[in-house]
Amino acid sequence: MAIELKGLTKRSEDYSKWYNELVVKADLAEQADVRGCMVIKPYGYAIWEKMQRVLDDMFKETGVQNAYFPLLIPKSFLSREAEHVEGFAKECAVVTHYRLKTNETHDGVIVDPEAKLEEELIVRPTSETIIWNTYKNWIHSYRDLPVLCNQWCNVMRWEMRTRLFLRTSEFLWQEGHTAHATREEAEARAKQMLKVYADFAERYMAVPVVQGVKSETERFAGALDTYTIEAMMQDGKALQSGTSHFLGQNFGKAFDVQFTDKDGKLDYAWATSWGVSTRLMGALIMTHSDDNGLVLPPALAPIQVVIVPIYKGADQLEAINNKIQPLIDKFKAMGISVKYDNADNKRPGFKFADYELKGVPVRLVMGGRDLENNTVEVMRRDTLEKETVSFDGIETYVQNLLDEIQKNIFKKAKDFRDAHIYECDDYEEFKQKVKNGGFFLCHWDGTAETEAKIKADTQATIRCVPYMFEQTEGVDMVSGKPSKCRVLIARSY
RNA sequence: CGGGGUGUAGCGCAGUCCGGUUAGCGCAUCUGUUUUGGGAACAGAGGGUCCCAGGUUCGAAUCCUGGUACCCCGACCA
Repeated sequence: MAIELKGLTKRSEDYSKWYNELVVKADLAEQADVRGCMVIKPYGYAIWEKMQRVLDDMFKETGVQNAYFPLLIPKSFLSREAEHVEGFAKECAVVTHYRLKTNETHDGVIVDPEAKLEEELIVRPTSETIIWNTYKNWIHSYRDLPVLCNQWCNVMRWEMRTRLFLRTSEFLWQEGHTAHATREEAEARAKQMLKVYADFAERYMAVPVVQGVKSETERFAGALDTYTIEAMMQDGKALQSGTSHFLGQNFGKAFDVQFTDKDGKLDYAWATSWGVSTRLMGALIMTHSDDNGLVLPPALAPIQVVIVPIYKGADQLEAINNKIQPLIDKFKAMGISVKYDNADNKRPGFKFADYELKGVPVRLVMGGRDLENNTVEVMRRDTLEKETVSFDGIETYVQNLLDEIQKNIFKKAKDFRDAHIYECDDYEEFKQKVKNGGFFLCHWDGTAETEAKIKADTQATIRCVPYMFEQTEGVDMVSGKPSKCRVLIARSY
């Protein structure tokens, strides 16, 4: 059928299918031929690159420097921290040999059994162990502290079931690892980096997030505290979008990172780690997109403005080209990324649909009518509203419109989220409502048993103890025991 | 690891039950002409180890045996 490449499954019909189609059709990524892995296509990668650039600057403003540590981790490193290995052991890829050889029939290769490694190497699922093994050599005195490193890299977690951007066997991320002389300093750093993530999500991605701290069961393996930002997708499910961990002295002790403090006493270094991944791409897609495709925030869109000419014959095309060229130069001088698509192998209607699918925030159209009237048609992606405006001063108009779109999609996402946050004190009511998505603020007695019961009954989990709401004491809706505060409960990705 | 399903052109599929001309359709691709204010039309062309191995048969995409890969639903997870 000709419909095959047209249109998109409606969001409301099948959210998962819609998401998958969107990722593929908008040219962001596709399933790789390798199990559970993903190919990020140039358009998708351009968005990721822009995210990286902004985040990197934000990190550097807090004193963090980039570094790089090895991909392969000796197996013994992972066993140093008991909780940590328990958390990751089930999903590690293991390197056992270092050589191949041709098989007996000379039509393929086999693993050379002679080339077995004495100690297996683990493809990093996260780098705490190898980094703290290195920090042992870097840190001897309080004068060596703090150490503030970040690395941009790939990691591998052998997940059973994968989804483009949200969960893939290999993913790209940044992981920051800091070492400090005091508990207070490390805790402050963990909170500070969460704040950076929240700022980034809200100001650049236009994704509103709930900041909070994880319950013990949801904590990172080996952490004393895990701070998180949780975003709400359009199906009402939560997406954990970034985490920052206060690791205490667990890794300092496991890797024997000791330093001499001001008083000449030996102490173990205090640690934090924090990361965001290409999962943020999933958050971006699922927060703003609609039935026509992607909606990108202007702050991260690789193409902010697309210009499409409509013409009859070569003469008219040339007239439009001449009219548009100075505008392109103006946009470039203003730092606005613009694409002029005058390719003649696609018709205007196709281009309109295609750039909408790809989420380009603003589209300008110039045709014969506009040439005559000195006007241009402006379409904004977030509302799909069209307007014909004067060509004179269009660059300022567009710049204001980009700002307006950035604000508008954030407001839209925030209004949606706030409309789906419920306070709930009745477990039966909760069980009914939570199926349809949304964030639930409920009293919790603080026990893992209650948490497990909620998960078993509803598949929903405690996302965090949120910071942003005023807290009062109350009664746990499941156990009836006293509760110090409300926690955020939701079904999640 | 438990339950279900699928492997046929770049992609999506029909054909398999009931074996039989040269394996077919849509999309995409290429060529040509006309088109261009919301996903163009017509004409023509190219493209296949029918997942792999073995078996049954005059004859296998189709039946049998074994293998393998991937997808979906659970458990796990950023």
